[in-house]
Formats: sequence, C-alpha cells, structure tokens
Amino acid sequence: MNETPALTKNQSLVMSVLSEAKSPLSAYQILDELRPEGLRAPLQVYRALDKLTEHKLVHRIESLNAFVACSHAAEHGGEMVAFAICEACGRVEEFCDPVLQSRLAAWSHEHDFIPTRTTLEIKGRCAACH
Amino acid sequence: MNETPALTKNQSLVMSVLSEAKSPLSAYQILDELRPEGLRAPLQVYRALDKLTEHKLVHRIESLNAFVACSHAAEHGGEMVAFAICEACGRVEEFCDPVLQSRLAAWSHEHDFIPTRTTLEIKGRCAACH
DNA sequence: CAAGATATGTAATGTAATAACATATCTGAC
DNA sequence: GTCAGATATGTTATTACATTACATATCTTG
Repeated sequence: MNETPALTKNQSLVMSVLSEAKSPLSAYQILDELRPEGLRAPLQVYRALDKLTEHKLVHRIESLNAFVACSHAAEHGGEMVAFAICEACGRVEEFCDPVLQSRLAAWSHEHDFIPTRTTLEIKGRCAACH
Repeated sequence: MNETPALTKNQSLVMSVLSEAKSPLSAYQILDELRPEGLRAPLQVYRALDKLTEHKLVHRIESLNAFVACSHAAEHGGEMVAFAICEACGRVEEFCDPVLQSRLAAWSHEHDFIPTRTTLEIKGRCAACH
C-alpha cells in the first residue's frame, strides 16, 4: 500500500490552514492565509493541494471550487467519499456509504464503464441550520 | 406543475448548440459557436444557461465547468440525475437510479439534512473507449 | 560529489463567472 | 391603444479560479 510520505514545507502550511478551517476554502483564500508565511503565488498553493489530494489528506469540492481537509482519521481504502454541504453555514460533512458505492459499481459494471473517480455532493441545510 | 415556457432568442441559440454537441461545452465554447449569430459577451450565454438549467433542459457538469443538454426526452420529476463521463472521448451518459436516490434520501433523513441539490458525477472510461 | 528527481519561486497568461449599468421588448390592466 | 412593470438583451469592466513556462534550490542515492 502507499505510505503517506512526510509533508514538505508548503504542503504542511496548506494542510494546517485547511485543518483549522470550519468550511471549505478556495485556493486563493488559502493563499491569503499564508501570505504572512511568505507564500506569494497561487501556484505554490495549487501544487501543495495537488499532492495533498493525491494522498487523500484533502478533498476537492467540485461544486464549490474549494478544498477541505479529509475528516477520516486515517486511511482511505479505494472508497468513494461523499459530501453533504450546508448552504447556510458552509460546513461540510464527509461520509462513506457502502450501499451507494456498490450501487454505483453495479451501474458501472452493467454499462461496461470503468470508473476512476466519483464526485458526490449534496447541497442543502444541515441539522443546525433549520 | 411548472410548464416549460417558450424559449427566448438567446435561450434557443444556446439550446441548439448544446443539443448538437457530442460532449459538454463550456460557456465560452458556446459563446464562440454563437459569435456568428451575433452574441458577443459571456453574460449573454450565462443568462441563457441559468434559465435552461432552471427548466432542467440543460445540466451543469460541476467537475468540468461545462454544460450538457438534458437527454431525458421530457419531464423530470424532482429526481436526482447522475452522469458518467468518459475521460477519453468526453461523452457523458445521464442516468437516474431510484436506489441511489432513496439511499441518499435515507442518509439525509438520518442526519436531519434537508437536501436541495445533488451532484453525482462518475469519471472513467466508457464501453467504446477500452 | 555528481546526477536525477522532487520541491520551490516568480511572472505571465488563460479560463470561468459576475457586477453594474443601459436599453429594448413583452404583457396585462386600464 | 397606452402606460407600467416585468422580463430579456447588450456592453464594459472586473473578479475568481487555474495553468504554462521558466528559473532556482534542495533532497536523494549511486
């Protein structure tokens, strides 16, 4: 299995900002947080995000063009991850569901489709916001 | 129920471009197709896309920042729609699945989450591309 | 240490989406 | 018919998101 290698300086900086955030941040928001640390260009953030996403320490929320720290304490398998996004408070809940996963696998198999990545994002209102 | 009102000029133009496309198009690609018809600004396209999306004649593919014509001949109910996107040929297959839908509804109910919109996009290789 | 790989820094550019404001067209009440 | 409000359109400028291209530094490992 793939070990998670030690993070580089920029990766650590980006990771720490995301870990403390209460909701997803855009790359440019992360950059702003890290200007005091000396980061200047978007690419520095995007490169770190690429690696962190590869290691699954960070997930990209496609419908927001933003990023969140993974909330699964440790290792993902090859599992699909889903997100519930509150439109009121901005918080995101990450979850896995074996039924969803197997149903999608079944669809793919039936249609001779080889999946590489699944995006599943539900927007709405969380328990705290209604 | 909401009737689909007649389309306006720009809405028709955008709709016809998307209907003929083999894969999703970005707003700017649509704009380029419609320059000969006299469109000049992104906003003209975005406004049409907003309305078409509202009427569910067009779907936005979040993971591509692009748009496709709905392939369901006629009316959606409140159903969730999913997409399988081929990374090789770019084609998108739209599908509905009651099991996925009810499972997501169950998750939402259990977590006291009120969903408004669901994004479900699978990327991979379609039958024709392997 | 030298060589290749990985990480970083910087500027410029490309792509996606919206804000603000002006004008035109459509529609129903009178 | 015409006036008023709503809807649609046109145009410019700006904001937000992401990548290309190139230079430099640091980290392995033989």
